Amino acid sequence: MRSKFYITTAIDYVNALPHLGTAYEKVGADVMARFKRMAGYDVFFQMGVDEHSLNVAKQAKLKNMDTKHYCDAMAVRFEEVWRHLDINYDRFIRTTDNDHFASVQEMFKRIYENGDIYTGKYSGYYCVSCEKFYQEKELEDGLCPVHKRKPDWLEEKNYFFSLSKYAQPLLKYIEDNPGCIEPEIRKNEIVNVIKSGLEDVSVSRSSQTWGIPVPFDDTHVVYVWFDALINYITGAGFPADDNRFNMLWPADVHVIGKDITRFHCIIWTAMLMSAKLPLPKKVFGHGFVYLGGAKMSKSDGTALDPLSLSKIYGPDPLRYFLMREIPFDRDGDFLMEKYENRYNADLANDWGNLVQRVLSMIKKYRDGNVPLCSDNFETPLLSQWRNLHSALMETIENDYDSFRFSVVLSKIWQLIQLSNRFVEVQAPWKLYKQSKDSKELDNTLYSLLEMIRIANILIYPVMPSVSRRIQSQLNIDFPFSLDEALKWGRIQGNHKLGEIIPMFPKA
RNA sequence: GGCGGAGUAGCUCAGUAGGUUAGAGCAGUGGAAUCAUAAUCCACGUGUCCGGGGUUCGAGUCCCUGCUCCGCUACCA
Repeated sequence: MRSKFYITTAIDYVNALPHLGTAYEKVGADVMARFKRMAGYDVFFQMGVDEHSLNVAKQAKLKNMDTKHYCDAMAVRFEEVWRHLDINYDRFIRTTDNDHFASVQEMFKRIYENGDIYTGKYSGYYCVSCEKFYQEKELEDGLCPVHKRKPDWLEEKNYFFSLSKYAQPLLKYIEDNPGCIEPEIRKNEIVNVIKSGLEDVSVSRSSQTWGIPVPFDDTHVVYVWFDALINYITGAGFPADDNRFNMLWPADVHVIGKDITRFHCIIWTAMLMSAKLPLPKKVFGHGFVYLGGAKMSKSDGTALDPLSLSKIYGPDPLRYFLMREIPFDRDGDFLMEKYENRYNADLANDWGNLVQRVLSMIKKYRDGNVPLCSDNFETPLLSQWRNLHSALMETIENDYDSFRFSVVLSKIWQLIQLSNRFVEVQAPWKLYKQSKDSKELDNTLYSLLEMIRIANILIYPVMPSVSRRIQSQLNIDFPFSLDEALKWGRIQGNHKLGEIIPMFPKA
């Protein structure tokens, strides 16, 4: 029986289009999902948008649009961006979807019935212009920091979730399940936050109507965070489809930004505990992408648009850069100069050129026909390649499970570099000069094809469309699977290669 | 204030339970080769491993201390 793998990303507010940092998260999750499919898992990969936010309603109002219509339009545009980046999700959930409505109400009810929701008073400084509550320390000289006006003191009846009650269970859970929050640094932070004391949180609003009504009190809507987190179980079939839910839930991993780990590792986990549902196996808080060392900001106009960025070299090189240059658990930096460097050095020179030179030699020396290889063919470099290859295959699942994309890629590139050295040492052009039907030449070219075929499979999760195109240049059609990457000698001799097209043209 | 990261070649970083001349990639210099997108391959680094103490036969690697940067968090205003 195949194992399932349920992976999610954060759902994004639709008050602005995604920037490069948002794309980074989705690419990482997509690479993971593709790898798991390659490893034989039944993958369910969900992402989507978070629409019940006051910011969203305000943005719609600003554009003079009906909120739902505005969301419809934005959801389309989000999906467009993701399609361009080859993000292959199984469901794109919207918090305005009908099944999510039912899911949130059911979840709210269960937590209420468990005695963890009570009515309380939410009070604070409220700026009418911002339509936002401020904590006292956020105010500047008692004034709203944005509008410089005196905020009103408002008190609102709210429903509260008894989060504080779960401090001990949370700590115990984190202690008993060492891998449940990664990387380690995020786990330490969460433990710290819990130890310093949890307060109950407000989970409803009566001052607004954009949202999902509290099931037993339609003068309140469910607070956006409480609503949003529930999307993960909605996608798994909660509450209508028990079979599906039992199969998919708990999620194997929630991929999220490091800034929202507390919502996931504290509030969400406690919500599930209260509703007596299983907890996600892992929450991974990735780092941020900076732009030349500075934080990207939509309001400053310094946010990079992934769509236009992907048009420079295509989506695959952008995916490659993000996964190779920035370790997923850390912050990283995007700079056009670095991007060009990676593109030229890693993609065009190392990988693209290897494919190109090998295929060209087969065309030139063997009329485009794949040669046969002797069974006992072996050289020192070839066996060095084999050693590296098997070491890589042994560690790749582990590396992936820890989101070490950049490590995996650097190992694959070591293989590629060995292949280029193999070409130099074997010098096929010399072999051809010595004897046109040199067996050594056949063996060399065939071995190189196999090296390329295998590297190409390993690269697939990161550059899926480039990998497909290279396969068609090899004129083979194997499934992209770890099994195929493990075996040597899958290419049959005596078939014609496809058309040779440079993969990474330079400007 | 507390907790936790980080400070290693021009740049980005690896450095596993402390042990021979501290590594990789990129950039730079020189050479080889010509199959290839002038792409590749080979050779070349006198680095105070942030400073200062200490433990040890021996420390980038452990302990103490100081400095700088960053994250989370508390308190005061």
